[in-house]
Amino acid sequence: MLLYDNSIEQVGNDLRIRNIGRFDLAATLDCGQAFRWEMDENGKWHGIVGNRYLCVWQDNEGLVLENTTYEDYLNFWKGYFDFDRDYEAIDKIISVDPTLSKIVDYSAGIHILRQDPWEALCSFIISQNNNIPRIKGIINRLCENFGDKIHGGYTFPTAYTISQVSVDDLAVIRCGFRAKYIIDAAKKVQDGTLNLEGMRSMPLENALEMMQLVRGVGPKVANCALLFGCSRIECFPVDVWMGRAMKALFDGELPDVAKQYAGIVQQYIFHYARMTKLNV
DNA sequence: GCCCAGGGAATCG
DNA sequence: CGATTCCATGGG
Repeated sequence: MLLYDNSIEQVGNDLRIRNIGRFDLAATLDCGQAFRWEMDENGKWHGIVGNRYLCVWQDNEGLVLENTTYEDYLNFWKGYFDFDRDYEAIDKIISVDPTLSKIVDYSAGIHILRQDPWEALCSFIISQNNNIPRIKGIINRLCENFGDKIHGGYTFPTAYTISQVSVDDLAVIRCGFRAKYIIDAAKKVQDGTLNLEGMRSMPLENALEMMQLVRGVGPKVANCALLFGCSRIECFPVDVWMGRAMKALFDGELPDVAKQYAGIVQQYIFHYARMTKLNV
């Protein structure tokens, strides 16, 4: 599904987007890839990306982006929500495998968000040996204490800011043993040891190796940071959920048709496994 | 109290 | 090599 200009209409201060295909806003924002979106009692989602606050919701006509111009959408939100990618085509390709077809039926509509690479790296360091509610709490405290206050909340602190703090300074966010890892990551981003922008295009093996120069970053966090932060959709993070799911569903090996889109498939399977608790 | 959580490093054998 | 064990913290 690709969006064209004629699907989009300015309604007052809001932007209405129609013809969004199977896109599922709630599943996309709440499938464990991003930790800073919250839904209110009206089903509207609130989040801060970079220095932008957005309120967005989905209804039977499509999406509404509150207080957003067409230009904001084209310059930023379209890319963030990955509306440039043809998910329907990908879903069709991988559905030749019967098991994947079942998972696509369940999980189609999830997009891989194009997040900021530093935020993704930092967030998935915090995720290690942790659960999603607590990850969100830690990240909220990180932003409230070290980010900038803007309309709607706080920005995610920059790598520079975190490179200047101590483990004791981070005690307020209660992230435990991960504090030293976050600071090491920030310093290595700041001094150029980690070239996050370069990792969008360099050979994957080199990018994985570079990510793992950070203390506390192993294969899983490196793959997550590259998938969610650097748009490397061929990355395939394997956590405890995925390990169980892969064994149960595919006897451990992803079908060849899916390997090119491993990151997207991974998110589909993660969602499927988490929602069904893997009663296959 | 015990267990586990979108892991990884250190320390074994 | 593979397999334990520890790491902080908090919720079930």
